[in-house]
Amino acid sequence: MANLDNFILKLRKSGLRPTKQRIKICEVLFTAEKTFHFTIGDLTKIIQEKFHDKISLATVYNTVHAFKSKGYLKEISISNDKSYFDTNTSSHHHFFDTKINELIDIDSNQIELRNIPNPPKGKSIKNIDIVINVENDSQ
Amino acid sequence: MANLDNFILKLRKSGLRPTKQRIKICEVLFTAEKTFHFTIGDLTKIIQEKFHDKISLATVYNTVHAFKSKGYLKEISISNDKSYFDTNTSSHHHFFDTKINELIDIDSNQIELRNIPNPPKGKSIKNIDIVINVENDSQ
DNA sequence: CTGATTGCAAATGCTTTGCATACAA
DNA sequence: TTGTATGCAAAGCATTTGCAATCAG
Repeated sequence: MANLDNFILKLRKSGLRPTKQRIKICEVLFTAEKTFHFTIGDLTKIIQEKFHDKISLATVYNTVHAFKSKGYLKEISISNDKSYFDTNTSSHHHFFDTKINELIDIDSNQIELRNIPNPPKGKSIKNIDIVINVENDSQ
Repeated sequence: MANLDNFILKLRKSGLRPTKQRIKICEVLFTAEKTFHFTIGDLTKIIQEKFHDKISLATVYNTVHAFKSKGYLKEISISNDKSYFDTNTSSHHHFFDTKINELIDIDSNQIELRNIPNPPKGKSIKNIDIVINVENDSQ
C-alpha cells in the first residue's frame, strides 16, 4: 500500500517516528477525499471503528498536537468546550452551525476584508479568523 | 447611591431579583468607564478585591449566564480553555493577543466584509465574528 | 409563606501529566 | 542499547449540578 509508505516518509521527514499509531492516525486524517473537521473524541472514535483497535487517548492527543505543530493540522477556536481541528491547513474561514456544532469551510478567496484596522502599536497581525455563525431556518 | 438604584431597576425589569450578589456584580461590570473583557475567574477575583467579600463561583456563573441571556453581556469564542465575556454588547470585532491572551475591541464600522458567501441551504446567518490574532513584534 | 437564589461540595468533561512498559533506530 | 513513544491511571481546570439553607416579594 503506497499510501502507508507516504505516511512513513512524511512522518520521518518531520522527525516523528513512524509508529503503528501515528500511521493509523495519518490514514484517517490524510486519506479522506475531502478535508474535514474533528475533535479528539471524534478522531478516537473513528479510529476505533475503522481498525477495531483503540489508541490511547493520551497518544491521540500527543499525535494531534505533534501534527499541529508540524503544520499538518490547524486548530480552530470556535467553542469554549472542545478543541476542533481541521485537516485543511490553507488560509480559509468557516461557517459554524451553533445548534449542532457543525463546521463548514469557506474558500479563502470567497470572502474579502476591507479596511483592516491597524493592530495596536508594537503588535503585528498573525492571522485573521472569520466565523459566520449560522443556524437552520425556523419554520 | 443612584447607581445601585439603577441596577436594581435594571435587574427587576429583566425579571431578576436584585440580590446583594447581583448588585455587586453589576457594580463591577456596568460602572466601569470603559467596556471590558473578562473570564469568570477574573470577575470573581475582582469582586473579592473590591468588596473584600467573596461570591460563590456557582453564583458568579449563574449571574453571568443570566446577564448574557438578558443581553447585558456577550460571550466571545476565542480560546478553547476558558470563556471570555464582553460588556460591550454592540456588534464589533476583536484583536486577540495570542501570547498574553488579551482581547481588544475593534469598532464595528472600522472593518468591512465584502462578498459574504451564501450560507449553506436551509441555514441563515446569525452573526459574524472576526478575530485578528496579533502578537508583539519581535526584536 | 413560596418560589427564587445562594453557596458548598460533588460531579462532569476535556485535556494534561507521570511513569513504567514497549518500540524504533 | 538508547532515547522516543505508548498507554494507563491520576491529576488539573473550567464549568455544571444537586441540594439544603437563605432571601426577596
